[in-house]
Amino acid sequence: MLKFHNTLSGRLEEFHPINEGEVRMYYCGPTVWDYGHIGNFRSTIFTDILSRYLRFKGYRVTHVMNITDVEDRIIALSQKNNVTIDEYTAKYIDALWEDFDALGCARPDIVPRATRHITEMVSIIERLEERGHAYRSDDSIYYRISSFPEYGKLSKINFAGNIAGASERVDTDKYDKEDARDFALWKGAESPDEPAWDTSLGRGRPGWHIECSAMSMKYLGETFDIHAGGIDLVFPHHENEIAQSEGATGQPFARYWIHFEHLKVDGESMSKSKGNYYTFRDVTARGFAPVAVRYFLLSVPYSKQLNFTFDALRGAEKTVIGLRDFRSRLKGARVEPGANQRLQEAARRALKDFEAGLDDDFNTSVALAALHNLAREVNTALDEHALREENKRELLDVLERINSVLNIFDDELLMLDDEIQTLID
RNA sequence: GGCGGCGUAGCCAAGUGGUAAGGCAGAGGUCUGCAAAACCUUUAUUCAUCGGUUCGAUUCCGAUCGCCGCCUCCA
Repeated sequence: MLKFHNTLSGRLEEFHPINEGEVRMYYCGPTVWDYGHIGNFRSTIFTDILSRYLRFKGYRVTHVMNITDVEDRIIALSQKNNVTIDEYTAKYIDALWEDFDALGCARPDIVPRATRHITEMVSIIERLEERGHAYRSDDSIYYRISSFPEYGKLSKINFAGNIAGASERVDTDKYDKEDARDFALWKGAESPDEPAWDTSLGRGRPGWHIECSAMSMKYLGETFDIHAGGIDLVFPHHENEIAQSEGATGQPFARYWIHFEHLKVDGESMSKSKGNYYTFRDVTARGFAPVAVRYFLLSVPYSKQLNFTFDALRGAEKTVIGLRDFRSRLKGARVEPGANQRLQEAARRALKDFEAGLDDDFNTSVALAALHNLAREVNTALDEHALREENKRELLDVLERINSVLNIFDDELLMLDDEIQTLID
């Protein structure tokens, strides 16, 4: 039975989808203003694992990942480069798919772009206005948080307590809002040269949070199963999504919320100013195989912070090579008919342990330990010529099952460069 | 200031009220013509520090130190 930590309840919960055998999940995807960094891809990879594992468990999965292709940074950068926002983001969207492929992440089933869903956003904002959750100020529209008593139920944020010390860091509002917590649903255009849409709400562009409410509900329905994203999105982004979505529909929004912990680098937070900020491309440019990055990023459960070091990445690369060698050796093994009972048991135990690990809040560390233990047992058997035909067939099948979730065995994933080839030779 | 998480061998780390998974690196060995690979053995009497609870704590409680996160449209 799959259990995982639901941010909404704050507890480990058994997973039961709304519709038997079917899962609808949404992942807050990238903002395409730059190449993705290794921290971004930890979330992406865990989302990939999540949807793959649900399929492994027999669910039919609809996996939606949005692309945020309009927000302040993108606008600023496109203006600086004197291109439209679509022209600016095209490069990074192409790069995103290249990175997805290299990292072995399956393309989500549906990948909506914010700029293509303005109509849906406008529609939700109008519903919010009708229900008294939104108000206009100048040419913009804001969400009235006081109208949604459950605000804060996801992040459990204590507004009374944290205003005092944090207030000095909060920018003075440049808009007229009824309450400092209120957030923009629609930003009225301030100048003729900024990207804007002419809509029934006036000329302007959507707030960040409304994008995800609109795109998730369009493709998954007003209530769906899982909403995933980085831990930093809990507040305010996901809290606001709930307020918008439930405010507009009167229905529960996502039932399970899963949040991915961040990556550290050399024990510290990753930031450009510290010089420890790496895009996925920076890492592969140093000669590391993409699959090594994938393995490293998934080797520690999503609920824990992971410390990235190049030493550890080197270790991960050797590990993956070892696992691939093991599988090749198994594939190429000459075997005689029959079955070795001990190996049958090993195969079944490995699959069972693998599944038990992932069932327990997606504990990939435990799941990988099961794989390594199997590799050791089977390698021993190969040394002893104890493997039989039935075992080989079953073991390859088990590896295939495991790989359907981890996706670390596919040959094309390991792009060998000279340095690594030397290491192997 | 409010709230939360973490600190386990050289490195990345899982984990539990009953005596420390897994991987990388290191050491010794088996195999081999020599290697490589694989396998075997070995590597934390100990889980940041100091107290407390307990028959027993790394695991619970408190304090201290260090690190990370949210309260800022940062995965």
